[in-house]
Amino acid sequence: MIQRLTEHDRENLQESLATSGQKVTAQREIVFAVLLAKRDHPTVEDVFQRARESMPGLSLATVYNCLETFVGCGLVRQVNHERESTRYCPNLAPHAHFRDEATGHVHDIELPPEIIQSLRSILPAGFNSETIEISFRGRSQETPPRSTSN
Amino acid sequence: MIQRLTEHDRENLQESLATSGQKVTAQREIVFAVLLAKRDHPTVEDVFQRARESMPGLSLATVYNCLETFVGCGLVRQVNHERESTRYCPNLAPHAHFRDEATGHVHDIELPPEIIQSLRSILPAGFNSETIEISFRGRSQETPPRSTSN
DNA sequence: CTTGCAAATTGGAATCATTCCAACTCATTC
DNA sequence: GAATGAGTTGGAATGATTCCAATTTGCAAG
Repeated sequence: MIQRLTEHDRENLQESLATSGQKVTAQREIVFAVLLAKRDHPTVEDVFQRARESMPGLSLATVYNCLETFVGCGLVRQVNHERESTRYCPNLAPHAHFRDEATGHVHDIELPPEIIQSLRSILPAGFNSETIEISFRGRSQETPPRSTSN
Repeated sequence: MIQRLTEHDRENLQESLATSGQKVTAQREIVFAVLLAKRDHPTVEDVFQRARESMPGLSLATVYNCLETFVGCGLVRQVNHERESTRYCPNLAPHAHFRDEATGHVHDIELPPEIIQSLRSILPAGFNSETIEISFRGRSQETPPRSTSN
């Protein structure tokens, strides 16, 4: 399952990396492509396995490095649930996460701006938040509404 | 710094444990007392250190066990931020957490019921959430408004 | 072209929180 | 006062992540 980036995605990658003074490498391309190909919030190990199909020599350390780099330049978000392995998600739109306890799957939940606003408003004076993370835990009745969700 | 539970707290402990068929032990009393004494969201290690002042023989494994037990019977909540050590909090009222990036301190933020409602309402049909976790990350200007907050 | 350099990659070792486990303690019941 | 079972203990095991020293790579300058 070889992954190739679209023009657009490759440019996005290139630019984001450039702004923090970093370059596109074969490894980064593949790791990024893996994230875009199946937006199921893979763990590092998942990404590693998938990326290896296209680049057998790729090392786990590099996957860690790439993902850290991407997070650093805002290309992807980290998703943590309890103390489980960190998962990665290339959806940059503001959204919450729903973790299905039955399957372990993580779904993105769109976050209306007014909710974000009202959340910000409950912070007492003097508290400045850069990030808000919202995660639901429970069961979803049906199979994921959109399997390749964002 | 020996900790002793108030009548009320001890009863609370006793009852909560009883409902899941468990007993009050010296270790559990102390661990619980430590949590109530300073509600600063201590890590297991923190609790371990503090509890040892009252009970030098206490083992780390037991602290893990006690805290797990408490979480299981709803006496305390776990608080996770990123992949840092799990912290524990005896505040049962619905609340969010604010993690000060400068100090590492965690503050409770009261959660108005209507916010919880509106959050629940953004879940698509078929998603049933038992738990919602909200965490802010940022900086708080001043020293904690209420240092022994809950 | 070569040379040199800095950034990136690599594999393996190290770390750290947490879990597991088998032995031991203790209170209670028969 | 022996048996039972929950709770405790210390140490070993686990698993995700980080660290590190040794290459490799991509380029830029000569």
